[in-house]
Amino acid sequence: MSTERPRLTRDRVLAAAIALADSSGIDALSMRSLAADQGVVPMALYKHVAGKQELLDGMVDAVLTGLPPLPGGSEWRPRLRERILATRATLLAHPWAPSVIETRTHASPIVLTYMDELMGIFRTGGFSAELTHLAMHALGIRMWGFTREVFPTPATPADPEQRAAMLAQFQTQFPHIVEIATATAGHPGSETAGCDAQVEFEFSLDALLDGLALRLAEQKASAANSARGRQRSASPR
Amino acid sequence: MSTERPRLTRDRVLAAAIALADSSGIDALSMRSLAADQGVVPMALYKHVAGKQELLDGMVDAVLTGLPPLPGGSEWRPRLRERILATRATLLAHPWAPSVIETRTHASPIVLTYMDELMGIFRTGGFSAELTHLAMHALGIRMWGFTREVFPTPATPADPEQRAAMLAQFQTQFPHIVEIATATAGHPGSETAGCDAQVEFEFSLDALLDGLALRLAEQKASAANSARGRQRSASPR
DNA sequence: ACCTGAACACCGTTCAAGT
DNA sequence: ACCTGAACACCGTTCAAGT
Repeated sequence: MSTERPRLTRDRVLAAAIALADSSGIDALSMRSLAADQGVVPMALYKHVAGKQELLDGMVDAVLTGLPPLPGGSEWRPRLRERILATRATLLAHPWAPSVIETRTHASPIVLTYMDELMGIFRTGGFSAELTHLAMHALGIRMWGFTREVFPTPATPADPEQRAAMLAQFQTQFPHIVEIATATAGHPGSETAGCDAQVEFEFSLDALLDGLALRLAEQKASAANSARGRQRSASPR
Repeated sequence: MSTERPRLTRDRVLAAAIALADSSGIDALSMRSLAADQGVVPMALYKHVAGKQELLDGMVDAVLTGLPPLPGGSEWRPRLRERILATRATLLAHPWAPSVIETRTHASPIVLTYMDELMGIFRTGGFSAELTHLAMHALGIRMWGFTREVFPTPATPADPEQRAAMLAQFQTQFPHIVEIATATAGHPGSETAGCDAQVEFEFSLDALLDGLALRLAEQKASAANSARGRQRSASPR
């Protein structure tokens, strides 16, 4: 008697889940709320996704499908940088993505492809398989273009008198936190006072890439040494 | 009529929660299961912790209380390294700690103290307030001595025939993943094939510290330059 | 001061049935 | 092939009461 509801498909379910998580937060996304959103009984979803975990897997895959093509070339550093920053830009539209990615226990083919491509960038750039392995671990979740926030704010009491007392105590109890908070409080256009997430991310990524570059240089030096050694001990000519 | 149950206290509740999470996993820890474990009705816990989130906050605090004293000295790099590796050693006994720490939204005084001390190590070592701020972001969750696992294994089908087919397809579809998995598969004494988490953590931390050391050197160089500039333009003598 | 009991408003998922 | 209904075994948390 009401208007025709379009038939559910896997893609429609995933798109609806992403839209719901984008607008209402990941905590508001349940099989039941998603079903209600689609005007359907909870169990109807199970014909299209195996369960909640598989729904979350599918949401990650759907978002990653929107990534730009892998940058070409053989210079590992600009390629890696561009790739990771593009991933960051893509995931930034979906605040739930970091926590969902972190809680995945199985990698989908799309996720495996993403990681395989990153490893390919290292290998093409001259990293050995072993060094690539370590470098991937060093990237960690940063490979997805985000880092977990390490500055959870302390719970601030609502009562203004208590708040003032807390701030005063803060000054003496956590002098460095206060110093750093005030030293960087002037950044324009930043959401959380004193924090420009893009600047901080690029700083962190570049610092790590510097460290990896040093290790690549070491690897090349030791390879050259052992090659010289082999040449010396081999038959002349 | 049964044996006397010792009165609940906040410390006893936290210790029981930690023991339960250690032995049965964080998913098995609910207000209800913890209450049952203590032979008490769920609501009895609320006299000692305000709710589940506050329980988790308290668990983190209780574990951090077991940290060794902050290393002294003025050399930032060995101090930071020692501090973070000690934290890692402490948290390693509690597999639930990383995910719980990551989901905290408010920092307790104990957590704030930990971060303030790390910042103090940077500042004493010559980092400016701004550079310390960025360095803390670069450390990210690594400051807690862990990194999130970035290699979730693909779901392997139970059927052996399907598994063999998957492995064959893997070889061509994800060549770098296979190469890296086989190149590092021989590590002795590693739990997950080819992965030595301690080696990987220290590699990652040291690579990052190298990057931070470079930036500290840049900061000092530019400070020296502007000091020379100031001296030149100042009155002689 | 500390603990209990019953209830509320949720979850994900199963099973057996409908069309 | 796709969707429904009812049920199961859970959650965290409230409120009002007990001792």
